Amino acid sequence: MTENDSGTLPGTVRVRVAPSPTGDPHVGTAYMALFNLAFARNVGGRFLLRIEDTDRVRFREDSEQQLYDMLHWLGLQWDEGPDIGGPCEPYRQSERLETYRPFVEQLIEQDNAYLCWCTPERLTQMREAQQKAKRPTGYDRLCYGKTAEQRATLPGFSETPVVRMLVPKNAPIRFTDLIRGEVNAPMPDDQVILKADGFPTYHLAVVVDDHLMGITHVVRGEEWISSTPKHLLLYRWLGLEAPVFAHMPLLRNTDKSKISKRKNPAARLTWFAEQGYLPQALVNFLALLGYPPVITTDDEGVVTERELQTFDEFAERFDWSKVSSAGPIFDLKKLDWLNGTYIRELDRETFIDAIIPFCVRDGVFPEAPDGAERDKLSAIAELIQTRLVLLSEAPGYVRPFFTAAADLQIADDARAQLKDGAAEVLTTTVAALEPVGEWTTVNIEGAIRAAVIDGLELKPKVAFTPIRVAVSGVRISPPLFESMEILGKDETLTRLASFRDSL
RNA sequence: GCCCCCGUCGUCUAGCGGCCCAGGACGCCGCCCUCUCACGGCGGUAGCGAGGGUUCGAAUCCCUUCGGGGGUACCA
Repeated sequence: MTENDSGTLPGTVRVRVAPSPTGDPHVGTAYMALFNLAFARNVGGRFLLRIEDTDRVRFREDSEQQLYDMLHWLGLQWDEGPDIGGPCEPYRQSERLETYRPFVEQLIEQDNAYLCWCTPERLTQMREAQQKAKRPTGYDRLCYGKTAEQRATLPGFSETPVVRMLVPKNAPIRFTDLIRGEVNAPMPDDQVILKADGFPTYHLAVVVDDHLMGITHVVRGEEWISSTPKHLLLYRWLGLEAPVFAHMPLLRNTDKSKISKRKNPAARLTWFAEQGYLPQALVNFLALLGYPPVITTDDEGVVTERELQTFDEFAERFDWSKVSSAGPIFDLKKLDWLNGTYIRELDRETFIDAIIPFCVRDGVFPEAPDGAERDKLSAIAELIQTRLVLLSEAPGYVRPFFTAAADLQIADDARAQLKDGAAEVLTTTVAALEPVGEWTTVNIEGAIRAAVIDGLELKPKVAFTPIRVAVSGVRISPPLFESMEILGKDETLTRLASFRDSL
């Protein structure tokens, strides 16, 4: 095998995700990365990351690093990219300006592109007039075939020109899409390919870079369908073979509009980490959007469907024909369920390490505990692991265990629901607990049941509620007797007595 | 306005002419377990947008219509 001029082996599948560093990393980027990567892994291809920073107005300095962090967090590793290099460097479009220039010159020479000096104001007026006349909007070619001197005598002239495509009447608008089959895309107008600031627009840069980087399959969002004819034209003019296209469905807000950071906090990737979602849960969830669950048929012909899957399983069974063309609504309900499920699957130590940052963030303790404190946290962890949907809920459960009796807050709603006999229950409980020698869950429960359930003849629910409030400060808590064991005899008795005195 | 894409339970989906008076999952509701809340177990609710065709037979094919979305930038 011989290598081509982009340093890649012919025939090898190469895909990429190409985000714009314009702010917080977008969940849509992770979605695209996931499907690109799954496909690449499925066929033994390469997955590249390219930064498309041609928009200098919306550019954000820290965006690129955040993107790396979030994709790493999700475990979606690329094979080539700006940070790790590769045979097609550089992978940042702002560093490739010299690369695009000869392509632009070639297009102008071939009369496929031309200079345009129209001001934004003139273009806006033109479009408004076209719309008013119920005509399709598009550049009117005022500048085509003119020199700067000739054009300068006309209205709406600006000194620095842009370069536009000269789109012919017979431009190709049909193409085959891996997900949608034959697609009839709209006829493009004379799209700008080189901006006044010398940067290429997306359309030129994407075609040039995809070619130079040996991209074989362009997997991107549905929003690009209508620009695909522009890209097809550029490939044709430049004498390049066009890649295969796969236009993914768009993730939607609850109101069905394209998912946006403004309408949906979950459009920001960092939000998931802050909320305490596990990366494997998010990946699993994303893989379920626009794609069926794992469906297997056993020897008997019995069909079972499974929603839970790892990335490797997803990649293993990946198939374009199964990708849906309808845009799924990004509804967190199923993600919450997945997250709780994955939390329960964590082994104890991993779970503890996962909740510590959230406890520290919320000030439950100043830093990661060790020694006896960690052992205590471990005992608490055992009680709360099945109770969390989000890791960020952990501090609420953990805090009462690390708070001194004097500082324990009793929630208003917990206090309000108490019945009249609460004080008597507490007094009786204290008396029953004082003689308990070995402070274990079994002994604690035995002593309390004998005294309060049998002695006072109360129903468990009625009897245990005031005790729970005294010990935890809340009406809903981890298991009561286990909690008392963790707190220790002295602390437990102090809390019971102190709460009784406050009634 | 113009162009394009899409349309099965509330949500994610299976279905690719008979196996479907439509299956699974989440959610929701009920019951069980139970010291609260979870977990777990069991059961239930709910859908082929509408109208025409084609066919012995349509969720599946065709047309129309309605609905939703995207594009229409010197943003990606």
